[in-house]
Amino acid sequence: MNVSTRYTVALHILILMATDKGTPMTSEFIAGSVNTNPVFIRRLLGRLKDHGFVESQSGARGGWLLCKSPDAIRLSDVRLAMEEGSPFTMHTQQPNPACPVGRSIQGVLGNVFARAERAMYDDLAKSTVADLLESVYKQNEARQNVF
Amino acid sequence: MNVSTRYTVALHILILMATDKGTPMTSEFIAGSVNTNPVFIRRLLGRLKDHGFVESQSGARGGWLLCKSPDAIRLSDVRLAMEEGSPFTMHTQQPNPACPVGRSIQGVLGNVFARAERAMYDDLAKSTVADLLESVYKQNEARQNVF
DNA sequence: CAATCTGTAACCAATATAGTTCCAAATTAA
DNA sequence: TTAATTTGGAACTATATTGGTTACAGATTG
Repeated sequence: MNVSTRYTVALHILILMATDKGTPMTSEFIAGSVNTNPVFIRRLLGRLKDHGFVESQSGARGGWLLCKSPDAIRLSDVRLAMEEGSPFTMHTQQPNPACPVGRSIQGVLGNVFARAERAMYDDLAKSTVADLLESVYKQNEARQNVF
Repeated sequence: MNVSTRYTVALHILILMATDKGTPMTSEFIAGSVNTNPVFIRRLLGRLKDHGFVESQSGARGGWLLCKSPDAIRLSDVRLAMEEGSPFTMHTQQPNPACPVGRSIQGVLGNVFARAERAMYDDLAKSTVADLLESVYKQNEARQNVF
């Protein structure tokens, strides 16, 4: 368990909910598709709710509903909401300020890393949950043609 | 300690070694700049050695030497050598194959994630260790002008 | 009122990171 | 030859994160 799967599972959840916008979807049902437990799913749904992607409905016949149109949810937005953090991590200890390199490296790397991370986000911003759902449909069609 | 600092420290090491290509540099000295212990540094140097970036010399007056020109070491190459893995992680458990979404999602996300990761690598490939060293020099000059 | 579902707390097992101590082997220099 | 230095790596530890699990209060439905 080195890196979080939150982002992946959050996208899984959103794609699922994009298939059926009518009735509330329960965390139990979603957990069945993701193959995990409902509490983990509810934790992620809570984050998605905080960021306005979904809303919840308590009680019997309750569950979760999508608040936004799937084609209005960019993958970069979801990544931000999940707070996965940067793919780059600075030193655990502050480098030696008495060394010319140690003194400046975090500033220098910070710039380079920020640019690379932005390149990644810009790419993620090109796709939406609606695009993913369409790809899922296409993959299933292709599969049917084989079997 | 959620994510490894290997890549950051590896770049720190390479910048340091790019400042002085003559005499071998010890893991002890490098650890002093990074502000950590020599064993951790040697572990990273071992990986850099495996990938042909540096070579080692045992015994007294020994240490480490850079094998490549700093302007021939792209940041993407270093990232690959450190095996940090993808910023994206798939489900821990295989999603439910009986669900149309669960059945296809890893294929779909795999494509999207690969493209985003490539965008990040392409950006990292634009900079070399020589570029970083130059930025370090510039930052130090700017600092001197202030104080 | 019973059943269902959210929302969250509490606890746990597994894993990764990196800090630390230690020592054999290689190399240099005296 | 001997002492000092340095790599290379094993072994152990503290800490943090992840996600699996149980439990339960509160809201809602019928």
